[in-house]
Amino acid sequence: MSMHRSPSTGFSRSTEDYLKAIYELETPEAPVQTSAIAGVLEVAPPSVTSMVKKLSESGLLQHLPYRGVQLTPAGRLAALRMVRRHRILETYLTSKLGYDWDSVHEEAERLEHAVSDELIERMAVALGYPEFDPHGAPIPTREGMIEELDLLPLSDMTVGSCGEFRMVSDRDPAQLRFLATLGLRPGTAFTVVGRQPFRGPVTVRFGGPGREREQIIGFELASALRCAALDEEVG
Amino acid sequence: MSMHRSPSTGFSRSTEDYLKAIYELETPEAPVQTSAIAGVLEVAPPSVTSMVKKLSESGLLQHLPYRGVQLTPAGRLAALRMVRRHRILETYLTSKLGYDWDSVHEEAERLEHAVSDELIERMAVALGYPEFDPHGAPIPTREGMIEELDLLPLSDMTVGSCGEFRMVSDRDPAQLRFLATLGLRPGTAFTVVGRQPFRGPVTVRFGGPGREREQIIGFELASALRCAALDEEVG
DNA sequence: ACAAAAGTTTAGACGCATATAATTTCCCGA
DNA sequence: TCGGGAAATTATATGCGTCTAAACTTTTGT
Repeated sequence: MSMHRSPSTGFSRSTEDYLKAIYELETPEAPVQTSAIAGVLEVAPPSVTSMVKKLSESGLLQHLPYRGVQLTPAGRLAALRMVRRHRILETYLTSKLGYDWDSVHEEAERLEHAVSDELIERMAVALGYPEFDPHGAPIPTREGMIEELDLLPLSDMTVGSCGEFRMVSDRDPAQLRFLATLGLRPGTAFTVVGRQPFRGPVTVRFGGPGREREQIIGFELASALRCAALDEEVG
Repeated sequence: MSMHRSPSTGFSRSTEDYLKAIYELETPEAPVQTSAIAGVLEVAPPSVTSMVKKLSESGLLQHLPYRGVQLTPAGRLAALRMVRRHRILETYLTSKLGYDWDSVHEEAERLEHAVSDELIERMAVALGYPEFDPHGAPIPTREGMIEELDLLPLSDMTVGSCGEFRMVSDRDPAQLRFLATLGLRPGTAFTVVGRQPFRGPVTVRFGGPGREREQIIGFELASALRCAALDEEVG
């Protein structure tokens, strides 16, 4: 008897974690490697192998031994339901309970396994069906549809181009706090005014009229900032 | 590595469940029996015995073999923190997210293991530090202080006496829905106008001026309604 | 006062998710 | 094409919380 299963999905907490991690590691190119999953979930590789075996037997993912795994449609749907929960929770905590954007990830990471679909939908209603979370990530619909954004890292943008900062990972609180001190939030428009080679820093100009300013951003941080390219500034 | 522990308390989900269950079963008279805990938690009696052994080794409760268990001060404090979480959650879900009072228990039962102390305090602030949950149960303070109410079952009140319905268990959704259809909610004042012997029904008069009415309430339900006795109606 | 009934504990096992150590497979460079 | 290194898998074990079956107390009824 017993065994703690999540409401709505009916999967164990671990299963939910694996599916979400695999979803977030997926690329169109290659299957997701065992070691990558182990890294994200902070478990040993053999633990991943054994969970992967179970999940593939449940039809949630396809295991190509020694190559990696891919989500099946069923697995991807389950993963997207977890992503929806996570992002709605982050949005709710930020908008309704005064959390800062750097502290919601951890709280949502725990709550996503405990909330019912009903609670998530009530939160979504209270928020007016938000489309993006506080970090700019799109929120999947209840049906598992997600808007695929075509964004590129700030570090890849050419000097002179204009763009808008749209999204950043929710996983690094220190990084998020730093962005907050810079005044960079999703929606901030900027112009790339400089960029050093060899993974060097990027310089951007941004800020509302009057308080416009230039900011130097290190390569690592610039790679983490996902941006939409806007039309070139007309010289 | 691993093992899912709750934030803030640092106890496992099961430990939290046991402590809360034992707290709610405690009486000044006798220790809490193994079978009572097994009943509430829906586990087999031997499972209780083995958990009880662990918890008493951790100093959370005292085990009197074949007699039962009692919470130690540390165990009671931990239990009261869970009770606080549960009741704040129920109040928040009802007040801020439109839940009915019959459906919050189940949701809170899961969430209480996942929320951080910070989230609970933010909810408490948003609610204005409520003193009672939607079912009339007092909410312990952060420090584990709880207001001991001196209430008696409606089934024990004498004919002719006046009282105020104050509290009912949150565990039976059907019972709660029925009370809602009767218009009986915590705070409702009434007069006992009749009572049958041999665990028979109780008749009460209640309702605001104009819509006052009499209602027959079966013994079982009447036993569940905790009431404060008011002064006798002056004849 | 004692035997049956009721309740509790011990004994032994399982499922889940994890771990470490040893083995196997894959891939790439010489 | 073959050997070495990186990665994955198998084999085996552990901790937690649960279970059933059997043995043991305590309570109860006559």
